[in-house]
Amino acid sequence: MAASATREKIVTAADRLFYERGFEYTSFADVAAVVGISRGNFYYHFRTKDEILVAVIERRIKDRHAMLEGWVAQGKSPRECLASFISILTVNAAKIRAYGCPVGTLFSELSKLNHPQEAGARALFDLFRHWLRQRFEDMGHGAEADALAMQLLARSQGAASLANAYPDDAFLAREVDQMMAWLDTVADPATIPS
Amino acid sequence: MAASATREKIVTAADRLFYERGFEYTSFADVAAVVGISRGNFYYHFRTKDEILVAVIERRIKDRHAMLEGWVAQGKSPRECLASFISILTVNAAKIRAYGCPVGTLFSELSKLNHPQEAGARALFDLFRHWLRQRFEDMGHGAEADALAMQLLARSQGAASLANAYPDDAFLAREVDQMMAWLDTVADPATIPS
DNA sequence: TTGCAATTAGGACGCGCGTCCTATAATCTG
DNA sequence: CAGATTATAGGACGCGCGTCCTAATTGCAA
Repeated sequence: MAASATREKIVTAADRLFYERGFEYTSFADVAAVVGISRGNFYYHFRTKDEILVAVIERRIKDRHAMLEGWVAQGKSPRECLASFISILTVNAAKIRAYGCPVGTLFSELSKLNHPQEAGARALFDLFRHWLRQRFEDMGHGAEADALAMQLLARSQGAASLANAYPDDAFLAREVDQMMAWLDTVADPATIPS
Repeated sequence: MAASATREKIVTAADRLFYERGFEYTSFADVAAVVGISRGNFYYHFRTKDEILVAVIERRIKDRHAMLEGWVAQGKSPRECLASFISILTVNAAKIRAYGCPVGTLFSELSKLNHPQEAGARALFDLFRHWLRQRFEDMGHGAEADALAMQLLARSQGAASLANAYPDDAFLAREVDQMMAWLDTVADPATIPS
């Protein structure tokens, strides 16, 4: 098999396992077993565990970037974009209840480990932060756009954390509704005619 | 030295290390080194790592319970109690920026590990949740008291997560201000005369 | 088809972990 | 002071980890 294809399969499996079990608790052998290759072959593609982590973070950044920019490319308004962002909590509700937020839990773990790739995990946060800020700017919130982005980010992180602790159907839905209502209050009618 | 005193020192050290480095990443030897005892002695007091975890969770529950009920015993009003809760983020700002929330990060880690003591960590959340709910009930929010408690809990979790990712002085302060303002809007003037 | 590079397999290594054991030292009891 | 209990020390164990190596197999190019 082509090297790149095997690499992709490894990254896909590691991405899932790092999310479900955490980085430190996922071993080389675990990933290799899921992919169905030997550890020796694994070593041919990734020489250290950190290399896999870097690849997984890159993958996540690429995926999320495509998702976010896809909404913009579809012609969604800033407000619709923000609503789509909030809806992530609804779309991925089952996984979030089971494993938390892929961004937040990864950062939290790497932060505790004082891992060099903490910066990579922060870059994932940055991706969302900057994209959100841009939407708020496009809505006319020049000065406070970044603060609004942080506020929304914090709120989704909190909702994901509590949903993980209390896997209860109603809670996440309620938080989403409240965030949507909050979005109404910050939407500037002057720049959003509809 | 009396057995109970050594035990307490071990729990204190483990509590700190579990917070700063995480449970899985803290070894027996790490804790023993901090306390200044041998691993053999350690084993005399705690036979498994899980036993220490149980003791640490018990300690945290006891501490937090004393803090929360202390505010009530001091004669604080429900609203003042809630404000004190929010102020935890300010009082512990430095640690939160460095290590996140001790409750949330512990739960997140144990959840990923599928650790039996995930339930213990959830009990820590429950302590806050039920205490907060009681304050909201005392403020006259009978039906929606639990939802308000969850909302406030989620918001502090989110603020702690983002403060950890972006150790920036201003952000946490802003979130605290907003939570305090939110507290004003839910405070029922009918039952809170002042 | 032959030969070289790319890919895979699987075992070896050293280390740190949680756990367990036994011998010694300290403390308490009568 | 003698003896029993409590507390401490430190080493031994088996295991799984990340890492590394070498040999076999596959696939492509001349």
